[in-house]
Amino acid sequence: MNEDKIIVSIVEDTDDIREALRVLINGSTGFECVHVFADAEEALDNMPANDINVVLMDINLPGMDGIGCMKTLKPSMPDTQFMMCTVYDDDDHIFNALQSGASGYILKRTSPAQILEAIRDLHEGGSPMSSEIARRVVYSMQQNNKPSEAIELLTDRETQILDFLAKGYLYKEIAVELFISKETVKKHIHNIYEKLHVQTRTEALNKAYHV
Amino acid sequence: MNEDKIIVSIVEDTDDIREALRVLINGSTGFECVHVFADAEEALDNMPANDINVVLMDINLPGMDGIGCMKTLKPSMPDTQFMMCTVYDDDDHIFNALQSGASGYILKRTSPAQILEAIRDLHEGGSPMSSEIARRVVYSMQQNNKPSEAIELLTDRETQILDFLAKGYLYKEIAVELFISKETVKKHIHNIYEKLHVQTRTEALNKAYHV
DNA sequence: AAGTCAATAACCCTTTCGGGTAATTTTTTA
DNA sequence: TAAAAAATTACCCGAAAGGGTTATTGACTT
Repeated sequence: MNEDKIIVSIVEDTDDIREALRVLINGSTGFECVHVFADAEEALDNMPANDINVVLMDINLPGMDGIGCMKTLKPSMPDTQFMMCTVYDDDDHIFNALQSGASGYILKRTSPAQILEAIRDLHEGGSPMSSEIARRVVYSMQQNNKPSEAIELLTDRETQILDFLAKGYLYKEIAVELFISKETVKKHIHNIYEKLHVQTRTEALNKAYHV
Repeated sequence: MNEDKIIVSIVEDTDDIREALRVLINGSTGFECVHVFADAEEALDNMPANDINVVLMDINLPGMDGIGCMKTLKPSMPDTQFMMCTVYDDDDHIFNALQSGASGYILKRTSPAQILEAIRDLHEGGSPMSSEIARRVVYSMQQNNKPSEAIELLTDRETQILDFLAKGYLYKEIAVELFISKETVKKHIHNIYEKLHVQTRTEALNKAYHV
């Protein structure tokens, strides 16, 4: 379509905000907004599958929320970037939105100039988000992959065996890998369970890795 | 200490860059750089535990790298923010650094003014990173928690039972939860294993969730 | 109306898991 | 050097998991 302009679509239930955004975008060189929708259902029914570069999506919509709407739309719009534009700045919303496929996340209090800048940035392959939002993302990432403190209780050998358990190895397979008897493997695992206060493999893994 | 100034420390092996950063920081109001180190070992030996607000850390150092250095320093410097300042912009380095405790990540080609801005931002609780870096982070986050395609093969009931398996429930416990017989649970699980081509609970969980 | 799929349930059978206990050897620490 | 911790192996035992098979029911499709 028009290669000079970034084609933007808006899903936002508050009339004033929706219109303000539309006017902002259509009044700026290099941007164009043809389609606006007041709720998720309207967007799902009428959003054109092609030719949309960026969707500005409010999270708090009546009925289906913006994240659900994006999840539904995204498969049929592989070349479109989604930017959440919302008042929520809590970890759950941020994390959920980004994990569900949003590439940008800005707050509604963002200035008009910054909104335009964010749209351009998103369209050019960036992930616009404020520095505080980035910190939330980084923090949650750090929490994710860190093994729990529980693992500190384990000896090196026990940790090693726990890793095999995580891969789904049988006792006898671990025994072969480590050149020890199956009974020894069992004893180690028994000790691991005692230290972690669990009774099964899955409980142990949930406790040792994961949050 | 001095509450007006942001106290910065630098770990960087290239003499020119290290000196340029020191001069930049000491020449700017509101910033001060007293300690600079040419490698990780020197930093570990001489870094003061307190009074450092921000550490600018190069990743590519001779001997121990910057990420390892940060990991070692961090426990004794809980109030200090680490910012990686490097030429690497690949996913592995970015992800590794942030997951290991860095709160900011900037590239060496960042302009002096932006470096100062990033330091201030970091000190005020943000996570400065360029928009492209943010995109990498978001992308990796999206990859992480998405269930594999394998799960598409499962029926609703099977997915539901798989969730119980993930929590470590016994067959009979699942049976009680769902008001069905233990044999039925077993049959469902058997079907799940067949669809996923696995033989054990842990293998199934690894295949269904996770990469 | 016939056929498929999903959910339900039961039976037989073997392997694996995990608890309890005891004992020996090696390594580490006090 | 003595004591403590970690790693090793073995045996008994019951519970749980998992393979294979068969069958009934209801819902959906053709």
